[in-house]
Amino acid sequence: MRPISFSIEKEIPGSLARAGILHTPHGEVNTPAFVAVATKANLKGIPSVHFKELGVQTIIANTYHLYLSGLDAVEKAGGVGKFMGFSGPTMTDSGGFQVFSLGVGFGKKISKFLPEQKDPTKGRDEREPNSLLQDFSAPAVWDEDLATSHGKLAIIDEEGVSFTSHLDGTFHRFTPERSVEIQHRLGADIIYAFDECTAPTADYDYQKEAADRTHRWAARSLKSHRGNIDKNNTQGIYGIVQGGRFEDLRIESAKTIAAMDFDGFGIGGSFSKHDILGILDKVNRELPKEKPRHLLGIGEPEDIFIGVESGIDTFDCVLPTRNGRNGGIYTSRGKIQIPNAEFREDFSSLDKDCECIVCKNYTRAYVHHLFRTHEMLGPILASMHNVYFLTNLTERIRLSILDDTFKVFRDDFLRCYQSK
RNA sequence: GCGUCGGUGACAGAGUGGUCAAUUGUACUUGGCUGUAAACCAAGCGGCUUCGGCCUACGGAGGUUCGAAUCCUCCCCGGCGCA
Repeated sequence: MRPISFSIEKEIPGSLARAGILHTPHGEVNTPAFVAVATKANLKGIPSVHFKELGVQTIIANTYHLYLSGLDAVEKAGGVGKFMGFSGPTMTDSGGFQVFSLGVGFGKKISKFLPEQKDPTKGRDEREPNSLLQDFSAPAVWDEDLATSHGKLAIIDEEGVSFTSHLDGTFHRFTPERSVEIQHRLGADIIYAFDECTAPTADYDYQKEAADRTHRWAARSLKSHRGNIDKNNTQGIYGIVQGGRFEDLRIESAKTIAAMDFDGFGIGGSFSKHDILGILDKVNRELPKEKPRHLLGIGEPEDIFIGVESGIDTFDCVLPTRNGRNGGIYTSRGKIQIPNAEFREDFSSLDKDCECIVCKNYTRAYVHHLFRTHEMLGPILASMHNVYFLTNLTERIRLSILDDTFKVFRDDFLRCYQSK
């Protein structure tokens, strides 16, 4: 009996959407579910004692960050969950995202989504992706001077990735085997294969090269995990599908990863906003229906609906906490910037339709005031509300699937959310 | 009263003859953030504008100069010292 299993409770006919239960050694996760991001073993700003009332069923921590600081303590504490005072199911990301964020993404303001071309007739937007690609594909072997000259903290080769710590400049090397070993020590219920998260701007040839490499790393990650009898009995491992925005690469990747004996699947990397639904749907059709699927790092409410409709069970995203920390508040009528002047004397709750502990006890004017005065409680309350907003959204989606009202719920929600 | 130092855009505080509508920080206004190098980053921040400029501004009034926030004179205001 594997430590991780998934049971489907209900499906929407004619769609891949389903409601289910993810079973782990630390309890169940009702899906669709939002997985709160606790990179360094904390959901930024929110004590784990509040998880339950905020609807947080499960969290995902990060291998790279915890490896750089805290690994021994986490291990000795009995795993990342125990360490952070959370008894529920946990995941750890493999560090593959840092291949991107500290690699080609370092020093650049690029997100996981392909930037929309503002004026396709102008050459500049065309040129930018290529220049990123060029400066990315050059080094294939670790070389400090070369890496520095390229302004990156991570470079990739076939065996793995070499990092310069963003904290102290020390050198570190991740391989699939190393990532899995560290994740074993971190002790989460679900660990991820080490992958390469590519830039959305990378071209076809590079995306293919990276996806193929990710497949080889997936096999090595899986072998490494299954080879550890103890850990294999207590932790599950997800493989990660890559391929960027290219449909055929995505399908090929999904088939390749699906053929391996993973306990579940992550869909990673970048997409282009306008056809994410189509690609996700096709990807998920290649993945075994009875295993759980996680969409890595995506999360705006609109994206969650798209994900659910194309068969995603769990999502994680930094936006609720990052937006919250920076003053962005999710409401049923769209996002608002709570520090803005218009909320100075707005004594209504953050979201009039929200039942969270923040909305039940505090006003927009108060949270606005906390942000204006740089009081830490502002970002905390905002983060708490936002996390609830996302967990509540997935919970309501789940309930709507169970009682056959998904499409009505989706249309009502989006109409209101996008009404501003 | 004498002496001395100083009065710069919302505030603090640079500038000390032209490259100054004036560095910088804060405040203010608004954006952005999608497996967290992020309690962060970006843009704007005198008025008008046909976006080429035009007007008004560095306590006030004169003056020197081709040209003054910058130099001179007087006045007003403030700090400090001595009476």
